[in-house]
Parts: sequence; structure tokens; C-alpha cells
Amino acid sequence: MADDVEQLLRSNGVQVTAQRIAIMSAVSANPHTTADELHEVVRADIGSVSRQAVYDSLGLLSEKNLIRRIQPNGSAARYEDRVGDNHHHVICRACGVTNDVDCAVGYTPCLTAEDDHGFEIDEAEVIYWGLCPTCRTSSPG
Amino acid sequence: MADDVEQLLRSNGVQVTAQRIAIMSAVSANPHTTADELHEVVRADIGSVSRQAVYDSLGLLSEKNLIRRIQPNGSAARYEDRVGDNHHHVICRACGVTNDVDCAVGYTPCLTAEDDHGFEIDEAEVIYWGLCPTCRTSSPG
DNA sequence: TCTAATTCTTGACAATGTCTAGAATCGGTG
DNA sequence: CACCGATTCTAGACATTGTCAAGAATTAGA
Repeated sequence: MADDVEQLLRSNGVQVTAQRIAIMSAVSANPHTTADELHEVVRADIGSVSRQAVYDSLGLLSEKNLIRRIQPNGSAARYEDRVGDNHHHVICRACGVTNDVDCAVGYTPCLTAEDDHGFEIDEAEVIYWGLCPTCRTSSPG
Repeated sequence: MADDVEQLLRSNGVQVTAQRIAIMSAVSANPHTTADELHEVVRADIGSVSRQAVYDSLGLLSEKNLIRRIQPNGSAARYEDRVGDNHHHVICRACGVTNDVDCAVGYTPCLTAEDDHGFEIDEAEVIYWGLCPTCRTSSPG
């Protein structure tokens, strides 16, 4: 499993370190997790890691497109390892739980905007807001 | 103009104050502006206002759906007065300029996700990322 | 093993946003 | 207009998230 991650890092020209393997593994095992939470997960895994190493690695890995960074309104940035398929997210306003969703209208349709203002668009970030099933039932109204 | 805003506030059960009118006007006149920038705009308008009043009012007004709050990746929150039509945004990765766009596939299509996980979705927040015309030409490659 | 380059650690710093207590303002009533 | 209760604003401290910089440790390659 760690070998897998190591391969992935090497093939993308990223130097392999224990911290990075642990961070990649933590992102894989905990999708939609904040940097702070990942920091704790990694620390629990390899004993000790600096906050800076976590931020640095997350930045580098998302730069290399090995992980994806999403930043919901009013929340800290979250990371996930599912990249390359341009899927979207649905987030509960009440409890903050996050799930992956695929777009309704086919394959990456939202990359085509009605009027793109001459922009060269390379990514569409879509977040659906609402209430998750649990919060719907627990707080009816 | 200020009368208009005053009416709007009253009809939404929001107490009318000079600060709030100035803040609403500032948001209308400066779409996609950060709280900090709005703070300065309002201060230039009515002479003095606390940072807290700006945050508080922006929070209340977006709560009442009189303004809309968007929070792009890696940037401070931005506010706009165009509400109710569920339009989206295109942001330049290089210079950060933000424009409104309507969705490609019709009327609020993205409110229907492929698999909504049982969520009760009430809003779709869409951000297109890319390069604006100016940055495309000024930094080719 | 040895060396150069990269990465990690540690601590300080900056930006954004929240909380609290007291002063000022608003809206309703006489 | 004056009064009163409720709301809002001000001022300052605080929490969270993220960045910068210098030196120590680790990695990759020979």
C-alpha cells in the first residue's frame, strides 16, 4: 500500500519521504478532511510530523494533481485523493458532512459556461448545499 | 437609492441603520468584493464603521438572502447583491478577477445531482477556474 | 559512504473571522 | 419631543487557518 504511494510519488517527480507517504495515505483513508485533522491522523500514524510539513505536502501534492483541494464556504480547506474525474460535492449545512457526487448532465458539462467572458476555463468546482438525511430527520421544519 | 435599500431591509425584518444601508450600497456598487475592502468602502462613505459591524451585517444580510456570499479557494470571502437566480462565477487563477456567468445547460440545472445521497439540496455553488483574457495574453505559454 | 539538493522542524508572523462587554442608536409609545 | 427596552455598534482580545524563514535532518545518486 505504501509501495503504491511511493511509486505514484516517484513517477510524478516528487521526492519520497515518510511524511509524504503518510500524508497521501491519510488523505486516501479520510476523504474530505481538513489539513488540521490530517495533521493529527499523520501524527497518529508515524508518531510525529510538523504542521508545516503537512501544509507543504498538501500544497505540493495538489499542485502535482495527486490530490484535490476543495474549500467550502466558511470551512477550512479539505483534501481528497479522487482526482481526474471532475466530480462534485454535496455538503450538509447542519453537520458539515461531505459526499462525492457526479454531475447530473453527463461528463464534465459544467466546464462549458454560457458566457465564459473570454476566460480559458480549466476546472469547474461545484458544491451542492443542503441537509443530509440524518439532519433532515433530526431537525424537521 | 438609499430609500430603496431601507425598504428592502424593513420588509425583511432587518433593523435599519446607517451602517447597514452603506454596506448594502457598497455591496451593490462593488460586486465580488471582500469584507475588508467593503470595510474601506463603507468607511469612505459614512466616515467611520467598525470591522465588526461590517462582518455582522454581511452575515445577517446573507442570512436573510439579501446578499450572497462566495468563498473561492485560497481567497477571502466575497459578497454580491445578485441573489435568487443561482448564477455562477468564473475566477482568474492569475489575477483573481471575478465575473458572473449563467449556467450552460439551462435554468439551475446543477441543483439536480446524479446521486444526491438523500440530501435535500437548496443551492449549487459553481466556480469556474481559468485565465482571464488579459492574463492569457500577458503570460502566454 | 559521501555529497549536494531537497525536505522537515521550529518559531514567528499575517490574514480572516469570532466573541464579549459596554456605549450608542433605533423603534414604539405617550 | 421624551422615555424605555431591545437591538446594534464600537473596541479590543482572541481563535483559526495558512505562510515565511533559518537551520537541522533526510533523500537520491555516485
